[in-house]
Amino acid sequence: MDKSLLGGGGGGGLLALDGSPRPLGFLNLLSPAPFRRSMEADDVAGGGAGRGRRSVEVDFFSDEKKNMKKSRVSAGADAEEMKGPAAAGLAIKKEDLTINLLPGNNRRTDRSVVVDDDAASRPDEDKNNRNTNELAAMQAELDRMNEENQRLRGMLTQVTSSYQALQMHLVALMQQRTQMPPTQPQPPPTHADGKTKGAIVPRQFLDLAPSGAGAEAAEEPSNSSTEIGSPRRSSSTGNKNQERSDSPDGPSTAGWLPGRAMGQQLGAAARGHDQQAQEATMRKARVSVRARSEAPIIADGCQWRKYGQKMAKGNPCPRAYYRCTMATGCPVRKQVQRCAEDRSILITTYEGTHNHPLPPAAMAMASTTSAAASMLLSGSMPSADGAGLMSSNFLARTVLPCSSSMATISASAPFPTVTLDLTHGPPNAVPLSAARPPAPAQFQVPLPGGGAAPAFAVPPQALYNQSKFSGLQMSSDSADAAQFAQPRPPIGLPGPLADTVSAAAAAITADPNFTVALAAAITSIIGGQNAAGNSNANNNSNNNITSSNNTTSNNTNSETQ
DNA sequence: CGACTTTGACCGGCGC
DNA sequence: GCGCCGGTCAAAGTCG
Repeated sequence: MDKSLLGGGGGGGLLALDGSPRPLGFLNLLSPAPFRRSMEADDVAGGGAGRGRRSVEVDFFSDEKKNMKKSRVSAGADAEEMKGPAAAGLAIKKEDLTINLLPGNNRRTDRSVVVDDDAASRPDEDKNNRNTNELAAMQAELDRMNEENQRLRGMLTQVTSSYQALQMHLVALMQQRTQMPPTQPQPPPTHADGKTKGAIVPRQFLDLAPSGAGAEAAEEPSNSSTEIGSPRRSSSTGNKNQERSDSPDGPSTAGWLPGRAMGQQLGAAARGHDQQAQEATMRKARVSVRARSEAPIIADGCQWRKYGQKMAKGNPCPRAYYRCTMATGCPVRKQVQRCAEDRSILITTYEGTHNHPLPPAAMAMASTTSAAASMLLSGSMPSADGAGLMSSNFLARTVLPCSSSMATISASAPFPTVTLDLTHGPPNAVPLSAARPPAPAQFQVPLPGGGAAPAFAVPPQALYNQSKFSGLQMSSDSADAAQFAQPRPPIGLPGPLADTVSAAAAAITADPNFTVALAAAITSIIGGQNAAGNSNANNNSNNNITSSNNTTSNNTNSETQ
């Protein structure tokens, strides 16, 4: 494992001085330029045993780390004490500081120093003192600016969060309208296809949606989606390990276990088989990411341990099984396999929800997958009629508004799967329908801006918020989750990455809905609503920004491959 | 020595 | 009931 590739995406001034919001960490799965590859083998099966063994992988987040280094260098000596994100804006903000401060406080301080110390007789000391004071003043102002920067970041985060929340709520409401059981007196809506079928399976997942309103409601389904599902694994041998590893769960899974108990007891007794079926489907929901990569595994920021490998039928390439080892008992697993038709395509399938906070780098992928899963579970479960397709399309647009990729929702039994095809764009892109094994029902969902954006870029913030409201992300330990989830922006993005980020930011801000929501939110905040507006989780998050920024560089999100 | 990979065996689900 | 298949386990081996 090339540890230089990992180890925490550096934080950074979230808001550039030009005011352009920058996505915080992000997933660039298409653009080949930012990829840092360390090649030793070219097969999923490749690579021998050994922990420290260097293996081939694609690090989608290496640029953040490179960026962090770069930013630190650019921060200069004055900012040596500033860590991580603070350094991002230093190079620029110092200019302002010099202008604002030196003519004022600093000079006055200098004079007083001169008088007090009788510096006229000691010009060298005077000079040193003056420099020291200037330095101190600049430092103080830097701190102040940094605070302001973080405050602005918090505001932006909240605005984005609100926007996403509203969007998801709208989705939920629309689905409730379109898929209301026939017993409801509400008249069936007539869509373009004019069809409304009564037996709507997807509705059972709607309580994933934010209709539950509130963090608790959002977390509840998440718990059930993982641990309620986990016992269902008991039918297989896998549960033996599951039970073992779950039992010693630490505090991070405190909110996790009750959900499991509920799944085992209430689920069977009170809620009946409907609930069980729902839980089963939720657990088995998978998100498959197809990325063009020569590396045998993608570095998604999590730690994975390989626990098995099998030759899958119909594919000459072996399928490798990994489980998340970032926390004991984390139920998340992933399968990695090369596409049979095009071996340059790496198919990574994620299943489950992390029960622990994630490092920023991992947030990107986790958010992406959980958002896709939530899209799947919150109503785009394929149905026989066209409504399912409509729903999928709408949800895909909602969840991945900036994606230029294709989201494929597969109803192939036994697992509902969302496939994010990130191979779209490169010359040798393989159409999903051709590349994937035939699925009984498969909908290709062209996402907005398909092919227009230079590279695929999913703003993790947006996705995280999506996932947060969908309840698939950060199932428990909301405090820690909030802290870790608080996006830590790259300090300064290297060229290609910055371009992609800019493209993503442009894509976001180009959304008129976002603009309106942003304007409204900022207006309300400026109008004195700040305190009230931060009354939610962001209240803590803002406080956490500082600490998390300072600790970002210490993250040891090493990828073990 | 601990953490990790490898790999054959095992188990349950599913279709015939 | 049988066999296939996907998924997982766990002992053995590897590596730093």
